[in-house]
Amino acid sequence: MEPVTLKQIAEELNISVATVSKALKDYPDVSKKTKALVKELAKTLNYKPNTFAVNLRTRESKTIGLVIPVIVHHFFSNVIKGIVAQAEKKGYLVIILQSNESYELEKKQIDLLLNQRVDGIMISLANGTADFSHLKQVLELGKPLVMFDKIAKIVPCSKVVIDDRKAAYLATQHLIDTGCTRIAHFRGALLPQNSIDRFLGYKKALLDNDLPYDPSLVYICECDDRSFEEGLDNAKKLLNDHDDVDGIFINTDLVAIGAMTELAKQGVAVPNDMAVVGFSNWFMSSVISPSLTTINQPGVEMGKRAFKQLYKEIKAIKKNKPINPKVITLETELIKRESTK
Amino acid sequence: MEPVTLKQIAEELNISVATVSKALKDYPDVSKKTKALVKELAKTLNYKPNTFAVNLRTRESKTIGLVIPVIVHHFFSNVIKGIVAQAEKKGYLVIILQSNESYELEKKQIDLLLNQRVDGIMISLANGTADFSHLKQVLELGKPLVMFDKIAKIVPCSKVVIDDRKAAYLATQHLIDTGCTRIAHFRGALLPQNSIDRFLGYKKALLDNDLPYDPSLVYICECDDRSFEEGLDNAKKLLNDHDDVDGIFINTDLVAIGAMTELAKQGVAVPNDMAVVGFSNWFMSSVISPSLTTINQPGVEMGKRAFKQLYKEIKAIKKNKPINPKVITLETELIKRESTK
DNA sequence: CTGAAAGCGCTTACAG
DNA sequence: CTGAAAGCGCTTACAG
Repeated sequence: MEPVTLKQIAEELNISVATVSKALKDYPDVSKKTKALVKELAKTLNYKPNTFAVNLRTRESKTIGLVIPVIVHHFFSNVIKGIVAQAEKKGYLVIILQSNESYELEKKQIDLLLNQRVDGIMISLANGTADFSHLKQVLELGKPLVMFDKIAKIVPCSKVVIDDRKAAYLATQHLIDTGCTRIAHFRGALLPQNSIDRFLGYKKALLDNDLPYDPSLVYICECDDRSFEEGLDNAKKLLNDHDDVDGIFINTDLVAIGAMTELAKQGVAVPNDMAVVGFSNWFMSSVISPSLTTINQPGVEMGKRAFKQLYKEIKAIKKNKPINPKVITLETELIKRESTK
Repeated sequence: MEPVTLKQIAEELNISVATVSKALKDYPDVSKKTKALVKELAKTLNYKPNTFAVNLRTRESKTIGLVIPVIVHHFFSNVIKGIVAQAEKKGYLVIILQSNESYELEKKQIDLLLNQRVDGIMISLANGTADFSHLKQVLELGKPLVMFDKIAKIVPCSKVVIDDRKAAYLATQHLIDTGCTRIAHFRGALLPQNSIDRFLGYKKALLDNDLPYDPSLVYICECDDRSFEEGLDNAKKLLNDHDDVDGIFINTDLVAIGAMTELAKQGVAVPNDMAVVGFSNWFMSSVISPSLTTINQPGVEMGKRAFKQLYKEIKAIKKNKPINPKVITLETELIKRESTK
């Protein structure tokens, strides 16, 4: 069944394609009578404008691209949900690509989206991304770009983030407030800004409380597909290396849950022998036992705000107005549960 | 920065647009010399074909649509991951929409995707969907359609599923084998085929083992955003209504985890006082305590297979060949853990 | 109020 | 081997 075109409607009604087009779009310079006729026929024929042709003419696709490190991930899937919902409200569709924490893939995917001529791009960076030319290219092409969560400070585009340093400080301070004096940190990968900031927040809280900062208490995890296992492994190492640690601040809930599993296995009581604070407030953190104290990170909200910003920029560009990149910082909060005293 | 067009390349080299187009696509009837010249210039100018124009000419978008009930969901996010990965391999992009378990939204979204002229559509139905005309419309337009997980038997398209009845039978049989004699069932919503099938598998296992089927032991949950709370609520009701139940087979892990939380709260020991089997093998089921016995449901694999089938059908339609709808059934397995004896 | 015309950027059947 | 021409289905500035 071939789709109906403007031409067919025009022929049927013995009027021109131009008039049909204008009638359907409610141009003021078409008579009411003609409009009514056209609209009725369009409806009975189930006319749908050919998006390909519309895109070609209007030079926009009403489609945006999203590159995300991991899809099966409590926080990121919440962000996706927020973006998709907000975009749909504004008549935009979202193409989603997973970078798998790989710089190479991420680069290719940005290229794919550019080829596709999406109206804008949203991204949370892969752990492996240290070069940002692919992102600068997006901006050079005049396409709006919004980064969220894992951002690059150096790229002059809009960003939606939380104050990772402050949140990490809060988490560590909570451990100190509840009596911990020797606190380890399972940090994220080396490159991402957010794992750097969380580390710095941890360190600052120690120093502000006159606790020594000991690098041997900092363990690294990639926080990729293997997060849970990384938690297990790091906890094992930690227990092996040190016998005086009484608290851990961990970069991500899933890693923390892995760590707590290992602690339980080795008979280390949480929170009495070892207190644990995670980050991100994954759903399962509330249902495990002991439940996990963590930092709430508003995923859906982040997705919504990021899309709203992108939308503004798309509109601005359409009107040939300059874009003013914004950094939007969302609030976080400490959620106290059973894994701390 | 305006994108480069074929015309610009043609003018620069003093040849025709047609030749440039053919050279870039390695048509055999273009001289090697011309091809080399064209390709080199295209590269230095960073030429990207305008997808809008290509789409208009070729009548395909290399884009498919996916409608999914919930994004923040262990099983579905795995399916998304599988689809997106497989599609990318074949040069297809995926537009994702969330129906939120609403028939109305689902219908609108199918329309959106049809308007967008995606090359094919994949869907897992919303709980609320009882009318299938929006899906039949897809087929009538000659667009490939593949359903997965939550399907409608009556729609003559390809489907990727598991044998829900068999899996539920297995789960219930396991409860019986480990000594349960009065087994409740927290089923899914009334309409979806998979919750009907799981219910039927449960019932059949009872009857095959000469255990009476008692409708008052069957509780319903929508399995939407509130899954966890539904588990809590249903467990509360169950404990209130009956004091002789010793096992529950539950439609989804997340509901089961809610139920176990309530059981723990009320001091009911799992598995000794009450054994529990879930469905779907969510990651958190392995890390809670006691860990949850469940049925493994291969999400990524389901996504991949569903895309592969869609791809075949897209190719077939392109060649004007008929589509032979297939039903692909994936294997499941029982994963025994601590919530059963 | 209506329509003829140009054009978006490509592809492809056809002529030479 | 190369190119002129038609056309995909729309939009919009312009003429009448």
